[in-house]
Amino acid sequence: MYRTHTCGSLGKENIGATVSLAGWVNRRRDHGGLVFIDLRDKEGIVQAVFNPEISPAALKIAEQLRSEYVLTLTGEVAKRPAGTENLKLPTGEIEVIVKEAEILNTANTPPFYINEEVEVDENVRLKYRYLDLRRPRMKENLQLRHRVTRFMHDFLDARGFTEVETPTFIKSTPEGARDYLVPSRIHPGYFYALPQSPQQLKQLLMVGGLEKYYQMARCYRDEDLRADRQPEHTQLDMEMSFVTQEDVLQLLEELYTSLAEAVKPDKKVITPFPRLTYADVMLRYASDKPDLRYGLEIADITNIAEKTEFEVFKNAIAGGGVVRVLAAPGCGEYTRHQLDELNQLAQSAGAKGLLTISLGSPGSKLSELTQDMIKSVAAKYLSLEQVKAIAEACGASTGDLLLIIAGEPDKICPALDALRREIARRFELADPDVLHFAFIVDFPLIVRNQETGGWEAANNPFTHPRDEDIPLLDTDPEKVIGKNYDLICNGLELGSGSIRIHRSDLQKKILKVLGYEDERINRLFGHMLEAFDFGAPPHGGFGAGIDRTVMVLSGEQNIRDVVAFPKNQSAMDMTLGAPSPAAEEQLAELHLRLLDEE
RNA sequence: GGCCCCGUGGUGUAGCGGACUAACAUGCCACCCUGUCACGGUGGAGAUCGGGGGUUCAAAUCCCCCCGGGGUCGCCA
Repeated sequence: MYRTHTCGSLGKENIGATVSLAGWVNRRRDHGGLVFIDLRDKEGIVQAVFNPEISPAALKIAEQLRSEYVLTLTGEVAKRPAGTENLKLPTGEIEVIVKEAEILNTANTPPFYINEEVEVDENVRLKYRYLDLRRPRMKENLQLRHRVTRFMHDFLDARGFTEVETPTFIKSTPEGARDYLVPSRIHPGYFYALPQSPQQLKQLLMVGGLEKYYQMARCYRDEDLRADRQPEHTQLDMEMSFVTQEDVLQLLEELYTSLAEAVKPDKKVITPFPRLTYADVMLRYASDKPDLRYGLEIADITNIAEKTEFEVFKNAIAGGGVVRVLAAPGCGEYTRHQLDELNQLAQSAGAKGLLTISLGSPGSKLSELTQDMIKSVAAKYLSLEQVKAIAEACGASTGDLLLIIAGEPDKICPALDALRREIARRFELADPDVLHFAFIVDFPLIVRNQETGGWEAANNPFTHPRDEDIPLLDTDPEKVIGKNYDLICNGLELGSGSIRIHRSDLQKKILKVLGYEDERINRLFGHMLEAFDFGAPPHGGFGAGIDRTVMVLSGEQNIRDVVAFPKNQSAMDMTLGAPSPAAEEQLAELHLRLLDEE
């Protein structure tokens, strides 16, 4: 037996007891005759004292110890001498007087600090991930992640959900992201695809009468990585029969509020979760996943702009564009250089330009604004009344800076979004202690594909259209609203779901609108349509990203910090060194040959 | 593929044309030290400044190319 107790669990109640501990040397303080070792295990740290008067043999061991050596020791828990307590340590009132010690393993000097919170080059962290995991930050993130999934399991179990595993070698489906493919050895030239989500399988589970299904499902997408995107991520995948959209949203709200309460009781959760329509958030926040912890709402001023003498506005509007404004509070006295920075940000996000209007210095009311307080390259084209109207539209007052962008909504929203987030960042408007969840609803079901010009599913081809919009499928597919919904929090999309189509006639109709020929429909979706014809119940569900959920709960800005062994931006595993070349024999077995690439 | 940022002892930073034989902190090694807890003291080792080319009398510093990393756009139903 290596140990009777854990380091972090010792306290005053153990005084007098003889205990055995095992762990890592967090720090050594060698006073010559007397040596202190901070011994660390998963539960915490305790001070071990090596005293030559107690055990000369143990002291000999202590002298050999270095950081991260693995050690087991036996000794007596003692109250620390008066005046030597360490209030910074939970175990700081006691110490272990060591009688015996044994080095279980030595350790090379770590490439970075394990006992200090210092930013370290991420390459180094990832290469030595197992050392990074010893640090408190990563340890806490992984433990939080465990508590999150544990809570979800319990929550859904208590509500009658059945966990079902679905295969990870499945069939490639059209649309969506690029698939990861697995070559078949048994069937030359054939491939499995790793699931982007268990979408079809969970729908078939509903046809199978499971009624309430969930799974912690690993999902794979071969697309470029981002701060919140990994090629594989875990999703709380769930599906229910005989539910409406409202039923699903209710369940999710209950799940997430109780989850936050359980794992992060200090965080403030805004309830009930706002339900915002897609059209509404795109107008007010220029994003389908706005951070709602701060206002900074955008206003449409097309009707004001079209009456001005400013050619840029007139031309944009004539070309079918709109004009929108965002107020940057207290930025009215920005310098030329600062204005240039914002302009550059807007342009790099796709705007043709950014018109700024400075509303002077703060202190007076908007009604007292005068022409000479206004500074803008377009000042001479705008009347005082027009500037006031624009300021009023976005809730600005004197001392603020108006940020105005004109153009097609699709083009200017990314720029407005970038500006809004930049202003929030500069003034630290996002309260780190708030979790501002919201549901985004009423998404368009079908959108125009920019490249092909044809229709494509905005979400997935299985989303049920809003009932009253079904007739529009024949006339105005673009106007059809789907029964799908996103859950967002603090600027992250945590997941999405929908009520699915459960009748083959409607499913076929949608697929035809999306441009699928009968032959392709049968080949690609025949199994679904056939299943629907055997009495598929109405059903719907959700996929909630676990990684992002842990990100938002921990406050981490990067998904890699909530994953034990993540891929870097080049999709490489720096710990194992994956991907790696395959041997000729392996390729031959799989009936593969590599192309010579330049 | 585009754009932006970064690359200096093990780690984190400073230096941004000449006084750099590259500084500081920490870590590491040796010795000293019996109440420390980021222990303390003394001494020491450790970087050809991501790589290559160029400009210059002189380059860590300026320019070009490449490599690596990060962020972002495209992409991600």
